[in-house]
Amino acid sequence: MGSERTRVPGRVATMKDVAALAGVGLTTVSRVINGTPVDPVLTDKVLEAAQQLGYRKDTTATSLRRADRRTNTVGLVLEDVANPFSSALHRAIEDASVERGLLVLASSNDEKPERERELLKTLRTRRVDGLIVVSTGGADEELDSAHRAGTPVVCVDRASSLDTVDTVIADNRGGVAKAVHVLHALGHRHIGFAGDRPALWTARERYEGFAQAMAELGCPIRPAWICRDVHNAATTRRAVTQMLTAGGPAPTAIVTAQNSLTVGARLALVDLGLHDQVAHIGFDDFPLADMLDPPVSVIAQDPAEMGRQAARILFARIDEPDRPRELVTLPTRYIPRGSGEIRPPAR
Amino acid sequence: MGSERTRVPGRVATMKDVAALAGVGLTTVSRVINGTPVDPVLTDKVLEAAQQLGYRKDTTATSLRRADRRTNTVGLVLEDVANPFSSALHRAIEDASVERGLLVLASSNDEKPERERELLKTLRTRRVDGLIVVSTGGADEELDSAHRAGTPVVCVDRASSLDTVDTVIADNRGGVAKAVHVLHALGHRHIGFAGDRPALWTARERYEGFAQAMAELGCPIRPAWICRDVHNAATTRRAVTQMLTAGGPAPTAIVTAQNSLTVGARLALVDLGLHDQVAHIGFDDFPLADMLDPPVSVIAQDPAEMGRQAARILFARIDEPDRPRELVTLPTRYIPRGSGEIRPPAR
DNA sequence: CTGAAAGCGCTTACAG
DNA sequence: CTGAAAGCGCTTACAG
Repeated sequence: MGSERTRVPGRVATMKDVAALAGVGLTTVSRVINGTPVDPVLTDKVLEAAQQLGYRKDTTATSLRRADRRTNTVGLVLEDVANPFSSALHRAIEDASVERGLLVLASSNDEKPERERELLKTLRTRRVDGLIVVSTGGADEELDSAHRAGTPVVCVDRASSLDTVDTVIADNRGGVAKAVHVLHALGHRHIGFAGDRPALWTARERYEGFAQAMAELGCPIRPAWICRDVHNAATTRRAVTQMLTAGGPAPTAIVTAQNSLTVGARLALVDLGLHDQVAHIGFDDFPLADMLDPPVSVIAQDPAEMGRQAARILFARIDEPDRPRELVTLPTRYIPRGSGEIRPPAR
Repeated sequence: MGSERTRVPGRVATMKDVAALAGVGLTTVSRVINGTPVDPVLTDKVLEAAQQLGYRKDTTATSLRRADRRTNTVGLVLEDVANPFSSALHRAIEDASVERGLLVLASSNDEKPERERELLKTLRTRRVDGLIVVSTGGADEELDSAHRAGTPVVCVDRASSLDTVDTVIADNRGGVAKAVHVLHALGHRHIGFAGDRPALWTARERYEGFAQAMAELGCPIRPAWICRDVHNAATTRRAVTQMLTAGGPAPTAIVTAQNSLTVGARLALVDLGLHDQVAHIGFDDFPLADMLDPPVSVIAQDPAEMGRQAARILFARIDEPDRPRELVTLPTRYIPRGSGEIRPPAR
């Protein structure tokens, strides 16, 4: 500490340099650096020399040479590292990885299959030890190719067409069905729904959960109250406004199938002054949901738990490539906060 | 596509394999894969063989062998990949990196110097092409060591004691001073302040901005209205409650120096039913600030721009190691939304 | 234009 | 216990 020599940029000390300075063989340096027992006197010499040269092991060379070719890196493909769901997932995976001595290469596919494919290719080129992917669904070939080539792959949040790949998902159908049941129990019969494009696996699942629950409860689904092509707050705001002002009967409650859609719907309700009259439950919790007026009731997923499970399964498969495939479905939880507890107007 | 052979896990095709199958030299394969012009007939043979074997270049070996030792990786150390400020920064850096063919190893220091040091060591071991760091301030030795060893380092959000290192920060002092001026212009003279521990560089700067502006405007600072040791919503909620109910004169306006503190303060104001009476401006914008009642006025930073600048500078230094050091200070912007526009009670 | 050979910084049998 | 040597998968002079 402090005695480290200032080196010229570009020239970094190697084990060979350390060996020369310490007057020992290269193998001995490797052993000391890696903690294999070596004569204490030699050990000291090596440590001293390493210290003096500011030696840092080169992981690049290590993983190239090691028999198992481990890079101690996990490749993570998210939708967008900056959205709260993705980053909560990311954090959980990071924590599990750090514990195991792995670093994570995180990236965003922006819901674009082409970008996802590029990312996966690059990640494979890096020889990551494993891949955790929130897939657009449009890169299954690349995922399958990686899987067949022996790179562990875990799909998260969305099931892929690949039924050979480990997968961690939330109980999307059950969650949305729960929301419908909550509203129905309060007396709501006219329930609207806003969800993302059916191209998204989660969007399909959530709509199915809605449709099934409605059918079970004998509530008719009115096309005018269903919107399945919004994917951000602005478009949802317009769609929900439309839904509530189109003339004819309006829904007394709405379910939104995703974070930003929930925000958009609330904006519409506030615009119309209906936020205290129309019940509203969103799928997936979000920061400050409890500070809005009224607080937003949600079906919460547990992204951190999803991340932990994904990491656990990935590591297990790295350690034991032939273990049986896992498909984990995580439960969701209803958090009543107010907006989902609004009763329908008395007839 | 599709004709790729299923390979046994663990055995991945190399350039040597491709060369053998194509009946050409290894050098030729390398040339084709890297786009150096080669006889079209040979090129086809190589491409065909590569395709058939599902060949993927091994970046690990490439960077070990290349003269410039590039790994095409940037190491990113954030406070927490999951907080909105960090992840916005992350995203901007990712975009700039992808454009340049780099991937980013992102990690969280959790505001712990020891963890930051470990991360930096590991990242250097990986031979990242450069480091972008939101530093705890407690890892300057490691940062300096990296810098001296020729690894480009850019500090973001917080200046370090290292005045040799490229740095991108926000105008923290100016931003908070602006908040004070806004409140003063409305007639507020009794202004409280809640900020993080002075150990944090940004916390110091923001407090200085507050203190200076108050002094300039001739407003006395009352110790009972100043709190400099909160670092999350819960502690701030308590502190602000205390500040407003301690007896004696209470502040008519408060400034909070960070996201979660702003939320905590608003919770306190709501608890006391004072959210429509006490003016409040927060430093750093946050999602849904505009949907609270009243909407929260903030001094906004621009994390995306910070990320872009950091990436720009990093790449510039990678390309030109001897360029002069840059210190960029980004302006902040006041966003009036309501909570900062509340007037003091008439005397 | 093409290819054999050297070598990047390590790990790992293998012999002393 | 220690160290010389081979070799991981590439790139890059260098010779043909």
